[in-house]
Amino acid sequence: MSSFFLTTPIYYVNARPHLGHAYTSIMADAVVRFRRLLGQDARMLTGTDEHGDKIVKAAEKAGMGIEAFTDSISADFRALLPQLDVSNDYFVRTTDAEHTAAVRAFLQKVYNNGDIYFGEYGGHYCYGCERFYTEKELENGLCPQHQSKPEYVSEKNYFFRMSKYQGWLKQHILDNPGFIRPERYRNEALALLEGGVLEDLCISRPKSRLTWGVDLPFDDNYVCYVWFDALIGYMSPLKGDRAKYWAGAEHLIAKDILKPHAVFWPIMLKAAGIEPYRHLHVHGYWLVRDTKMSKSLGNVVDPLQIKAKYGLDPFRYFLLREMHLGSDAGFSEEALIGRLNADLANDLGNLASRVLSMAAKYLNGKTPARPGAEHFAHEPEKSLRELAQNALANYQSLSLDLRFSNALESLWELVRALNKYVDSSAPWALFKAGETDKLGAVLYTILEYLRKVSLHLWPIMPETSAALLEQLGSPFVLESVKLQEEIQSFGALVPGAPLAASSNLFPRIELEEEGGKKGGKPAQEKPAKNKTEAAPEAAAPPVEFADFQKLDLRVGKVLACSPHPNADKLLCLTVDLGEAAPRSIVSGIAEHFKPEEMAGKQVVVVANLPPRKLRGVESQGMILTAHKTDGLCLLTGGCEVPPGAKVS
RNA sequence: CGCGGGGUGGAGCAGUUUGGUAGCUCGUCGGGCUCAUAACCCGAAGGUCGUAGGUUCAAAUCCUGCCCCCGCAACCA
Repeated sequence: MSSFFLTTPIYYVNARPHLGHAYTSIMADAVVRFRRLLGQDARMLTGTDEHGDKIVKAAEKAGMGIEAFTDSISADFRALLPQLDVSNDYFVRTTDAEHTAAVRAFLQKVYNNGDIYFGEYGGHYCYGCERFYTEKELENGLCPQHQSKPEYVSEKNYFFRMSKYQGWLKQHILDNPGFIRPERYRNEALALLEGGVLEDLCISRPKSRLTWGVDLPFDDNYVCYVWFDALIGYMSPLKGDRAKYWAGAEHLIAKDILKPHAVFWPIMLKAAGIEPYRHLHVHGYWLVRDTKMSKSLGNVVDPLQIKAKYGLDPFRYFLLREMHLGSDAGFSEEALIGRLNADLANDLGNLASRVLSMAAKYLNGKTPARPGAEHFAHEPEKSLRELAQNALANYQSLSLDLRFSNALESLWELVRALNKYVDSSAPWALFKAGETDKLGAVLYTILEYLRKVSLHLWPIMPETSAALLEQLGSPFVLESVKLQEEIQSFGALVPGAPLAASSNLFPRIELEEEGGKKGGKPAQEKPAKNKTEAAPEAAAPPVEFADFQKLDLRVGKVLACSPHPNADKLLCLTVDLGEAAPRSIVSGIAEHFKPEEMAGKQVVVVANLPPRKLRGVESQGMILTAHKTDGLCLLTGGCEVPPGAKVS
C-alpha cells in the first residue's frame, strides 16, 4: 500500500484561528481523504508553532503566563479540527518534549556537518523597537520609528550556511518541475534564488534577550530562533514512521510563507542529509470585500459561525469549489448561499430527492434490477455512460492535483447530465405506460450514477456523502471502496436493497425578498444565535475607572489635512483643540478618507499621548474611529461643540 | 525605476504552458415538463478577451510599449 503524508502549516499561536486556517486544514483533509479513497495509507499532520518573542509579547498583552497562553490558543486550534471534520493523524506542538528533542538532534547534525557557524552580527540596534535595522532601513542614519540614533551593537549568534546550498536547490527546482506548485510560485522561488547570494540565516537568540525557545544543543546560552524550530515540526511527530512517510511528504501552505518553505526548509533538510519533501502546494488568500482579512478592519470570518449558520458540508464544499489553487478568492455569504442553492440544493439535492421519490412511488422503495449491456447500446444511455466515465476520470485526476474547483466542476457535469437524463427518459411516463422493465433500468442507472457521485464527494463532504450513500442503500465502507474501478464499472447497487423514501440533505436557503436585507436563513429550523455581521471582538478585560480617567479625550476641529509625504496609509492633520497652538496629528486613515473631506470635521482625539514621529512627521495625538466591515467611521462630537471640549 | 498578481458578455470565474469555432456558473428573456427542494429540462439575447503596436495564413493565447486595479514590503498613537 503506497503511503502519503500531507501537512498544513504549524499555525502560529499569536491569534485565534480564522477562515484562512480553516481553509488550509479543510483542504488538507480533503486531500488525505481522497488518497484514502484511492486505497492509500494517507496521513495528515497539523499543529501549532509556539516559540518566539512575538508569542511572549502576545502573552504579556493578554495578561497571561506564557504557558497558559500557548496552551489556551493551541487548544483552540486543536478543538477546531473535529468541528470541521478534519481527520488529522498528528497534532504537533513545538513545545512538545519530543519535538524539542528532535530539533536539538537536527541542529546537532547540521552543526556536526559544519553548516552552522558562530558569528558576529553587527547592526544598528534601536532599544525602543528592540530590533536591528539595516543601513537601508535607516532614515539619515536614524531609526524610522523613533528618529533617534540607533546604537551600533554587535551580538554573537549562530548562523546557518544557506548560501552553500543555493546552487543545489536551484538545480533541484529546475529538475523537478512539480516540486513547488502552481508554477507561479515555483517561478517566485527561483527568483528568490537568482536574486543574488542568499544570506545565511541567523538561527539563534541569546538568552539575555529571549528564553522562550529550544536550547541549542551545542550552546545553552542560546535558544533556537524561528524557522528551524517550526519547520522540523513537520517530521518530529513521525518518529519511527519517518522512513515510511517522509518519502511521500507534501506540504500545503498559503502564499505568505513561501520563502521559508520553498527555500529554507529544503536547504535545512539537505544539510541534515534528509531527502527534501516531494511537493509544496501553495494556495492564495480569501478576500473579504475585495480586501485581505484583517483584525483592524473587523472583517475576519469565523469559520464556526459560518458552520453554525449553513452547516459544515456546504461550507467545505464552497471553500473547495470557489478557490482555484494558487489564486485569491472572494468570500461572502451571498456567494456561499449562491453555491449552496445552485449546486447543492437545486442540482444535487433535488436530483436525489426526485429519484428517491420516484423509486418509492414506482418501485416500492426497492432497488430495481440491474440493466443489461444492451441498455447502454443506445442513446441516451450510451452518451450518458461516456460522459460519466470522462467526468469521473477528470474528477480523480484533478483531485490528485489538488485542483478541487475544476474537479467539482467536472463532477457536476455528471450531476447535470443525470438531471437531463431524468427529463429525457421521463420515468413518470414509463410508469404510466406500464413499461416496467425500462422504468427499472432507467431508475437503476440514475441511482447507480448518483451513488458514484456521492462516493466521490466523500473527501469534500464526508457527512453528506455517507448520508446519501445510506439513502441509496449502499452504506459507506472505506475499506471496500475501489475508486479507480468506479470510473468504468457499473452495477454496484444490489437489486432489492431498500432505498430511502425521500431525501432532503440540502434545503434551499430562501433570501428575504423585500427590505434589501442581506444574508438569509436556512430553510430548516435553526436558532438564529448570531447576527450576520462579523462578530465583534470579545471585550477586553476590565480596567479601573481611575485608569480610564488617565485618558484625556477631547473634541477637536480639523483645520487642515494633507497626505503624508512619505507614506500612503497616513494623513497629516492640523487639529484645533482650543489650545494656544493647533496640534499636528498623523493618522492611519488615508485608505478611507480623502484629505479634502477631513477639513472642517470634528474629531475625537486622545490628547495626552506622548508625541511620536511617524515616517518623519510628528504626531501629537490620536484620532478615534469606529471600525466597520467596509471601512472606518470617524467619531465626532455629535453636535457642534467648541474645540477642546472634554469627552468623558 | 523595490517584489509580485491581475484586467475575458450585467456579476463571479475557466481558458493563456502546447496560437486555429471564446467556455462555465449565476442573472435576464421566451418555452417545456410535472418525478422533485417554485426545483428540473430546452432555446435566446449579451463579449472587437484593458489599450496601442508587432510576429503569423491565423493571437484571449507569443513579443513590445502604455493605462488601470490589487496584494507584499514600509506605514495605522
